[in-house]
Amino acid sequence: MHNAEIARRFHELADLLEIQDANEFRVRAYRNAASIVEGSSRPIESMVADGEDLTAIRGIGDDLAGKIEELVKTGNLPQLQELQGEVPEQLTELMRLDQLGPKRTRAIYDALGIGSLEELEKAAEEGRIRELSGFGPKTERKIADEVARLSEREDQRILLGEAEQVAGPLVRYLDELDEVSRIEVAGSYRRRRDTVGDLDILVACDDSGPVMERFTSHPEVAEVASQGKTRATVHLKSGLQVDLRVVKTASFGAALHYFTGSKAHNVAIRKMAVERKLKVNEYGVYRGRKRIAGETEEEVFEQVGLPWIPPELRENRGEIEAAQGDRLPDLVQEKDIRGDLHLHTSATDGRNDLREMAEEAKRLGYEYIAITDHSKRLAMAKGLDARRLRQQMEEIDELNDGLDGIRVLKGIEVDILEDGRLDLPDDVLDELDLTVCSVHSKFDLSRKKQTERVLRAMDNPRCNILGHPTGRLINRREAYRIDLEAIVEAAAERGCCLELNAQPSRLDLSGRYAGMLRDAGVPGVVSTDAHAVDHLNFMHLGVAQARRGWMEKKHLLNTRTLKQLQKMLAR
DNA sequence: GCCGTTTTCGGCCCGACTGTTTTCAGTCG
Repeated sequence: MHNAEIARRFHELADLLEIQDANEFRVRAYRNAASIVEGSSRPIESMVADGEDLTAIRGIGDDLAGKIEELVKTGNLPQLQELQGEVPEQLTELMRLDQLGPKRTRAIYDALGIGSLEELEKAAEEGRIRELSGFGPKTERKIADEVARLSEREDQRILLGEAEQVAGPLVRYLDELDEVSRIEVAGSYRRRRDTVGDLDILVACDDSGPVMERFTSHPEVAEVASQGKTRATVHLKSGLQVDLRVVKTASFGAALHYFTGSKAHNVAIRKMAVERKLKVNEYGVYRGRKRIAGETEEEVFEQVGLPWIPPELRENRGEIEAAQGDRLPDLVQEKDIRGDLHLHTSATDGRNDLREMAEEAKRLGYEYIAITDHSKRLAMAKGLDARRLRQQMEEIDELNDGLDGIRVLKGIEVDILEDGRLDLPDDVLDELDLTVCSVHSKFDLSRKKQTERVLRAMDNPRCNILGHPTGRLINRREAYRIDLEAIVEAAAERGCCLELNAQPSRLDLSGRYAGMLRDAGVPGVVSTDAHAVDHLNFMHLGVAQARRGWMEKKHLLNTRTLKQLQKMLAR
């Protein structure tokens, strides 16, 4: 059973407990456990198999450790089944509606016997919701709207890369106001998660009125969900929710920290504050009624005895302990990247030719790039066979002769065939500077077969880099079933690198797997997999995932000089 | 349900907005 599945069960358990009005701290313990499991870079399954003591994890006690083990071993949780027997399972669906939490869901169920979205919609139409105590016409209206919206709404988080395209112009639009002194996008956007649920924009200014007015009247706003003096929530025509918060400049740092989250990180920080007899909220750090910090994030951290922690690490996964022990990593930065090692050209499915790609890379300041077009197996992409590949190698030699300041390496993104062989003969691959090996077919093999397939490919010493190792396409295709832990272990033994593919819809590996690489001592490679010159700009998204995996400059292959790189590629 | 150089019991993070109330509960982030 995968981590995500274990986490899902715990969330469902928490939902059902909440509906039953269970102790809120007990509910919190389950949600906390879900988030711990979700964020673990190691499969909990294998920790259980190795007989590790789960109670060593903060937040997991004897009870939860037992439940996790039971889930992993039997696939079931008796307590969950019991609760599902007491309360209709679909009630947790109702709770997913905006405006409906555990209390109202329970009230609706108790009074009207409603346990499904269809029944809820009907009851709202018939005006039966407003009759309930604590409900009124407006709430009923909102619920009806939400049900209608849910059926259309793509209940998905959007890609970080897409979010950037919305956030950028919106920030510039607000920043045009003279009243705005500072503006930042906070939330998971600032933590650089691979997907973003909504945008949290934070503004510092003394008079909130004009900002609120300008924000809610933006042409892309479809609906203003709520609006007060310091906060407004809107839904854009695209369906994306955007929250705006306005604070005074003196509180900007505290608010930025607060709204950057994550929630788990914030809770941990506030707990530390309480231990120091301080109070932290979005307006500052307070001793009694006196504000003692708040204008910058650094001040806020300082008051709880910590150095500033980069947003990418703020997931309460050890960053606070590391900060306390002065062991925060010196995270890799985009400027540390010396080259892009996974690029396509118009020889296969790219849009630009060799020279255009090289010149754009040079303009971006890279020292080297590798051209890695597809191999023949990928016929629909006009994949290269040995003859065409050798022809491209000649072209690269010619190009290098006439090119100053950047070196173009000869490479290939070779398909890993179903049996683990590579799609081109060894003697051709031997002529290349580097080989990226990727799975592009047979995604539905069993976990065992898929793992063996990739292991076999890595057995070939010509395999330098495993491309997009999980094959996921965010919101479109699940990762294929594969034992990534075994892959990482094998990569460590064989001197193989794993890719951090920076395509917005891939981000594969993502942050937590990047952490797994780092721990195993396997070099990562951040590559854009560019199919056009514009795509070279995806690099920062991949670097962000490396940062989320606590990676430093030394953990990546393509932060090395050309000389070092070539040495490392010789397996 | 978790946790403990004040504690094995009694705590557990904090505030804005809305709609319903007539002082506040529920929800959300």
